[in-house]
Amino acid sequence: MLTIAELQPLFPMFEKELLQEIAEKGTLRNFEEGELMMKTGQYFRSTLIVTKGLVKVFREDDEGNEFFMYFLEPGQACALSMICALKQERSELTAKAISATEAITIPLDNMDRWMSAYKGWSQFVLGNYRNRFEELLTTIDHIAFRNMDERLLFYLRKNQQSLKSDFIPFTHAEIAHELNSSREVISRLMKKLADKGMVRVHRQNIEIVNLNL
Amino acid sequence: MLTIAELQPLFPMFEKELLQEIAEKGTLRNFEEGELMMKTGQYFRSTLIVTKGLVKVFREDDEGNEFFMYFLEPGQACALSMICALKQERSELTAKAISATEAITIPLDNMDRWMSAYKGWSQFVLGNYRNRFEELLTTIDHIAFRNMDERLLFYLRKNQQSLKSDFIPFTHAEIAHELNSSREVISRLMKKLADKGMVRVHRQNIEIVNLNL
DNA sequence: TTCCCCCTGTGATTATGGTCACCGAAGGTT
DNA sequence: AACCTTCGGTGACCATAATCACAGGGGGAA
Repeated sequence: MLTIAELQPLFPMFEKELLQEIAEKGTLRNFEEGELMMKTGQYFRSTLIVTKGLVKVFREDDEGNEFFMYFLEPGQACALSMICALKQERSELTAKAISATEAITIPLDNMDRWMSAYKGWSQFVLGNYRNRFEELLTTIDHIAFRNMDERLLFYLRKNQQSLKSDFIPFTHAEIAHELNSSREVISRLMKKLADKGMVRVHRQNIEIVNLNL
Repeated sequence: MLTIAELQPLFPMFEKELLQEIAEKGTLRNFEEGELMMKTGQYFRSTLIVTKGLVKVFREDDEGNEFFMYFLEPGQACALSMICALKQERSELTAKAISATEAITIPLDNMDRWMSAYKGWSQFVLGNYRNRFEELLTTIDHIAFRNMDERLLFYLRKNQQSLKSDFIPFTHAEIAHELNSSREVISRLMKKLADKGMVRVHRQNIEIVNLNL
């Protein structure tokens, strides 16, 4: 059950009436670690706002290649879900819960009214858009202008920050997949980083020592 | 001077009062062919909505590399300018008028109020966001998953469509720059396309014959 | 006409990263 | 203990595209 007291700290900029409406009309949904929250091609019937846990968002192509784009942390919404919901279009992204995740789903018929009724809501939506947009721009910078070694470093930093942990619990093969590269390449680059003392390579995970050497 | 009669056909979904406000508070600005409308690092004091002409939007990195992302056509707004304006932040994009272009500038202090006052406006803003977002996703697809030859084809199609012309008035070097590649590569790929009968290569421009062979 | 700059074409070389083949080690299962 | 699967390490090779070097042609300027 949703209470205003719980929502308040996550969304301090929301009006009291808005929090009230969210509590009434939103539904809590739980996703297990590793569960897919959204799949390419799926239609939305509601908007998703993450309240607990951590989500990774990917772009996928037709041949099963995938590509890590950004994290969604508590307090953030899937920008696409908001607008797809409005237009009843299909998802172009895949979202995966990487830890146990809790999210509020909000039926889309409220969105329109909230946009004009609550300044807090329209700022939230626009702010989310802006942030996702900027992350996409950063992603483009990396794949357009940077080599794999720099991209791997960036990936490790991002994960360290969002996971709030110096242990990145993914295999070389998984990391390779998320960067649209291959295991061998990641393995070699990882060794270079280990030689510089930036990471320690373990089985099933990477330990980050210091990425700024 | 702005009149409602002129604005109406470009923005059929806007309320009469909104059109009235745009006519009162917006200012027309003209840009010559080739003029930079927006530069990385610049601050916005207003939102730009293109009314005539054609604009190319690029991403730039620190070393002067640039990267074509999408076109802005009449009736479209620079998504970033809208939100940067709101937050008083700086541009992360470069926009160049590629033909004589006319745009309405709207002082940013109206935006907030319009978002809640006019459904037409908030839908316009969100719709623009959505479209730019999708174009960015397409861009990411191409640089992440496709080779230069496919990217060149896509580039030619896009330009043909937006320029509404079978003559793409750019040199190989310019195209290379926009795709973050090099002249020689484009030159060779262009020759391949010519061999297949898809294009004819001229000095200073490319003639598109049929890109679907 | 001559000169020169810009645009294009092309071969040779190089670098980055993807692919293939294979190995060995960790760790769970029977 | 024997086996198997998964993960990581590594050398050889290949493909794509970036870089280098240089040649030739068009077209404007003097």
